[in-house]
Amino acid sequence: MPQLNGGGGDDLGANDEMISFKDEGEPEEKISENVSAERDLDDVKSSLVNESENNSSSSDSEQAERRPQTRPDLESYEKARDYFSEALRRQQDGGFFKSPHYPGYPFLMIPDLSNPYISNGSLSPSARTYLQMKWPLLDVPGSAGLKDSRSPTPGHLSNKVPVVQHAHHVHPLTPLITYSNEHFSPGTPPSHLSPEILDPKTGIPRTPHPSELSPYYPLSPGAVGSIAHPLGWFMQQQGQPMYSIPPGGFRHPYPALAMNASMSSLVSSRFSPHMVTPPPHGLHQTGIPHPAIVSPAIKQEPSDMSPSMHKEEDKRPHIKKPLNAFMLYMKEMRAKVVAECTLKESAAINQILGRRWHSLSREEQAKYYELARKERQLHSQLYPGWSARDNYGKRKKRKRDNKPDSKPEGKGSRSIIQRPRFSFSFLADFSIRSKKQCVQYLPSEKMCDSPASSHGSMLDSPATPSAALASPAAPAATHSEQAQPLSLTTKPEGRMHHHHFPLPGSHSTTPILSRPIPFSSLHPSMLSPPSPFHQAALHSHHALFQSQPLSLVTKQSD
DNA sequence: CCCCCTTTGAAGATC
DNA sequence: GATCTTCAAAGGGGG
Repeated sequence: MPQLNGGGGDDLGANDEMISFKDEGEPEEKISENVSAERDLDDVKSSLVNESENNSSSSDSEQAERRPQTRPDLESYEKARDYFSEALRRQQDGGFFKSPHYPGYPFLMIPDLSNPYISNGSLSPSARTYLQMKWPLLDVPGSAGLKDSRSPTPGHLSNKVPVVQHAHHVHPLTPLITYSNEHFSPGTPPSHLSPEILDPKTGIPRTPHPSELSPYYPLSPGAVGSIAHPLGWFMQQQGQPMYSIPPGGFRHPYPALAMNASMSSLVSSRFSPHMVTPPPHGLHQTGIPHPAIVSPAIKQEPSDMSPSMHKEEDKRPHIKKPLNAFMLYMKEMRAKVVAECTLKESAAINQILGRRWHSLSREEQAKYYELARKERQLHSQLYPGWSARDNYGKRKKRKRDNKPDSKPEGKGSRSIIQRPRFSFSFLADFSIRSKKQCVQYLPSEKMCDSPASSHGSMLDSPATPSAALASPAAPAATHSEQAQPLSLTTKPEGRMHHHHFPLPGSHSTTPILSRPIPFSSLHPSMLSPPSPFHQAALHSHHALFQSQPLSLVTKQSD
């Protein structure tokens, strides 16, 4: 196939990426181990989240209902999807703290209901039809038990999975799917798409080989059944009918439940009509806007474009960037985290997610990297001419780099961050001048984010060949390469105060770096007082791989 | 109402 | 080639 990366799936690079997130066994970890601290945090959290705890009884359900309803269809739909995923995960995992297996993804493979890349929320009538599907099953029995005992409202956890009631018109899975072979580019059918992708007879788009498509999107009939499923790892891990739906739970066999030939056929029969329909501009063939497409309504900054440009812009749908591995992870896990904690602020949640991300094993991360890679591939096929630059300036002004004062960090404004005005700043009590402000949220995380989960995964952490395989191998020589985790090793460089390992040249893939130190042995939480060695290891390890925390550290001066 | 915050990663832009 | 910047998601908070 005309792939850029040959789809080897080897360009992922979770290698250096995964680092044990914690640095120098600081307070953060300690806090997590400290029960009393936990309580304090809990208090903080309560205040933070206010009613959540108090209204625990309603919070869960509230979340479920509130969210979906508070936003436009699409968005609510997406949220619902998250919940749905979570619910599923729970159902299948039977445990919260299991390492995330990416459970939600299989759902992604639903025939396109809507496009994940779309955000304008404009659903076509046909789309709405599908969206009406309900999700009865999520209230998984047994899910109740999986919750961590510390959960404020264990009993509600299962309910949390509001999924079920997400917006009436919005299908929960919608966003996950699609990208089908819609060709959004006006007048420019994805030349990349191989002929096989389209059904010669019907002209209906067929799903390309699994290796080419993002798991998020529908796979062609039989593709999954006869070919090694791209998410085979996932399927195998589940080892059980994760899709098994409670009898009577579903009225329709949900496609995602069993992405197999039968399902596909079902899908095609059900959805074909729409698929064949010539997609309106910017709309998916299903009539649903492609997920990556956002309504032109998006504010256009009166930047410096000529009127003509504006025109063009206006008529051109906004194609969103493909999600990266972390974003995919976030989407999947956010609901869970939110459910676990009472925190609602995304900023806080994201911090937790960031930590969790780092706590993932290589394999686990690799899954997401792989997914992201496919995502990008598919995206590039769907929107051959699209460039990330196209979206520049569409987000209004991005928070400008931090003030001049913290110039030293220089590198990416991203890390510098943390301005005082952050709403959670009051939490500073816990980490005044703390190296990492994120510590502020750790408490909650610890509470919700069972370290066990991360630890567990870390323990398993790889070092095994399989892991290596799973991990992104040498990336193709494209700039995506830089994105590879390995390349990340260079990032921290600037911020590092010192490191014990030689920095890998951007090109040198020092094994040491790719497989730093067993996380299990490094994870701070596992070392009460980190031994000098561990500290050193952690430090260097962290320094080498972690940009965020480090930057935060340096930022402390602020 | 809009932007910020927060996270990591990808990719374009700049030096 | 190394850095820097922007944008992806998300949703509460603040101006």
